[in-house]
Amino acid sequence: MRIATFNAASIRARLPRLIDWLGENEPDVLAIQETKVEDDKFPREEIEELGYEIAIHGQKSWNGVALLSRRPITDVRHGFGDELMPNDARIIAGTIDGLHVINTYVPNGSAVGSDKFEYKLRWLDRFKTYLEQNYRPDEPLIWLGDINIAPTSDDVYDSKRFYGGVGHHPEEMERLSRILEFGLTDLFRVHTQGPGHYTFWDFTLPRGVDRNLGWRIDHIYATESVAKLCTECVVDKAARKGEKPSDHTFVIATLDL
DNA sequence: ATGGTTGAATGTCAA
Repeated sequence: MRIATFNAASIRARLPRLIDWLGENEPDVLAIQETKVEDDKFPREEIEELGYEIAIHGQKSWNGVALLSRRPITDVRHGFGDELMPNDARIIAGTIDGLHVINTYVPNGSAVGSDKFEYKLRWLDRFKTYLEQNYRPDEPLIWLGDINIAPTSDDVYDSKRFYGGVGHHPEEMERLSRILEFGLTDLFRVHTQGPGHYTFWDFTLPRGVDRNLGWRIDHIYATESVAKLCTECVVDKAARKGEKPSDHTFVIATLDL
């Protein structure tokens, strides 16, 4: 099984490129974030024609997540399942061939000290509880998506400059590491060490992709039973280039499953 | 140098 994650920065703006990528790569599962569309306006048919089943959790203008799968998706869950944070579409989860898949768009946080940053920290705390309430570490489980945290100095192009800022703040790193105590392994780091491997490059930096001024903030985590079956985990940097790309690109994990 | 780009929506916010 190959399972991938992609922040589309609008599913409608990215649809032609997404269709091409799906045709060329044929992943079994794709988790999409920032679809930025209400459910009744989601381009369902174009994707279903490629043989994918779709589960979506969207809203107007912002956020929005989707799961695409060539195999049936069962036990679909939207959001945290309570009314604590009801107004943003950031989580969709389902079960595919016995594998629990949780796709999240973690809040960006805007700026350290802002209300949005406090919300990001609370959201990460709530997500830890969500995991514990709904899943067990001895189950096959993947958590993937736009995590919006570069967790180590190797995960951003200028760690000294950005350390303490949003996306590379010790409070974010601490909360992420507490989530991972559930029993989750960062699949990309199982196979590849060192700096320079990124998944997001800011639109506003001139030639930022060529200069590799990026961040590794899109992650694929797995419980032990799945992590030991992971034979490869790669970033498709080429998909960040060309006409009308997203500012993120795809991360793909191959599982011997 | 405190900019720059993109998308949703048509103001301006969010990233």
